[in-house]
Amino acid sequence: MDGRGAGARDARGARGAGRREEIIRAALALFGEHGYRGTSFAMLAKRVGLTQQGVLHYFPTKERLLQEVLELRDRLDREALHTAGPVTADHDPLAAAVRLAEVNAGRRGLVQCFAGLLGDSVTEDHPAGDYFRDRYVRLRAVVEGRLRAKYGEHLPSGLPVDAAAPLLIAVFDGLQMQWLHDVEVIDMPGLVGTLARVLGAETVWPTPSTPLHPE
Amino acid sequence: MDGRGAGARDARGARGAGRREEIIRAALALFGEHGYRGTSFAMLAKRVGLTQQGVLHYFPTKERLLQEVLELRDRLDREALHTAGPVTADHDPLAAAVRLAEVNAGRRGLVQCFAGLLGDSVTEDHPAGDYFRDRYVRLRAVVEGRLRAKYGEHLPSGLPVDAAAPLLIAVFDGLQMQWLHDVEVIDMPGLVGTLARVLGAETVWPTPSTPLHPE
DNA sequence: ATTATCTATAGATCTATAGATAATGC
DNA sequence: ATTATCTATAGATCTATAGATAATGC
Repeated sequence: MDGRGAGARDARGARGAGRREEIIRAALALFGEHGYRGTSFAMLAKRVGLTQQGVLHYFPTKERLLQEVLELRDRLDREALHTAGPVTADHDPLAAAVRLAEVNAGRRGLVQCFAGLLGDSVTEDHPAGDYFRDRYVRLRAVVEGRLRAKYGEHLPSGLPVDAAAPLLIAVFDGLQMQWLHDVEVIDMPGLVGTLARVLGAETVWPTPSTPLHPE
Repeated sequence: MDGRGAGARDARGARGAGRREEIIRAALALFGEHGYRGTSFAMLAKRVGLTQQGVLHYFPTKERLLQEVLELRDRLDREALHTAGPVTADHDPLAAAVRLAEVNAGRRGLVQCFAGLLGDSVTEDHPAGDYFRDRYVRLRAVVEGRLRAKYGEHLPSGLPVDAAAPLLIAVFDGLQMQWLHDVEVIDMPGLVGTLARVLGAETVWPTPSTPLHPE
């Protein structure tokens, strides 16, 4: 509507924005490899082929860089969630959880960055503290709502949805830690699937007087 | 038997050993507050009333200090596990898990130290990496064994014990993260107890055709 | 004109070593 | 003699600022 032609801005910003994006992606990988505190501008600069001050031109402080890395992480996660289970009328959050675990098992770098920052973030006055707290509040509400839409107040196993939401999220975060320490041994999607079958059992399995196991 | 009189050594070592212990406990608290990388010898020295070099007299490197902090953590955890559920003939690991969650809810500093170091430890070449991997391997074996001793190959809900072990550990580690971010909102023992009742349901609750919820 | 990038550098850490001094134990 | 603790200091970072120079877009 006004003179701020989007085309011109995009064309001009292309190289700049490309650099920004490149730096943010490199930072995400480095945060996964060495943690937030273990990553310096010098390391990041070397990885993207700039000097340390060249990187500081784009991100004036380290906290600002962290903020943008967290935004990228959110973006990548939303994509993955959508891949794992688009929210349709009969969306099954338990099945979506299994598919999300499959997706995550294929992108270790991202998971490692998340796990490292999550551990960091529990320390006092950490710049990502608010981010993780708010994320958990939102995520619990979303998961609880979707479980309720599908199952009502209780899962078929009897687990109330307001307990199931934090518990399922905890299983995800906790399994990631074990998986990162022993990728060969921990089968994230398999374990999430096994739990999901038990929690959603009544619709799929015979009554528990017959033991509920695959064989 | 020989000249190494234990009495003399203890008497001489009393002050030294007391100092060591004092420093290790201060370090554990500081690792919880600021993380391993965020804690310096200078901070630690100030906390115990020594100079930085005075602390270095006891722990020649930071990794050595970390190692001793992890050993203290193990000692405190074994005590807590014993308090939560001494292993008797009919030891119930699910009930012990609930009690351990109660104990942990009362010692935030320790939990925060653990959570911070756990997050740190997933990064490459972290000095605590081996510690956490080995700990997980051992812990899964212990939990699986105790579940099997009590319930056989499957929990009453049908969950196989070899899946239940990593899943229960994941719930613990994951809930800790949510709890540390929102102590008022997350009821760790309550949530673990709710899950334990569902997983151990058949022995305690009516058949799932009647929804399994407290009211 | 603006944006991207560099050189130079300040100022604050941080871990660790060397070596002196004071206190304790045989 | 040994242990505990200190002063002094090396050497390596790290984040961030100031200001110059080159490249790009109107």
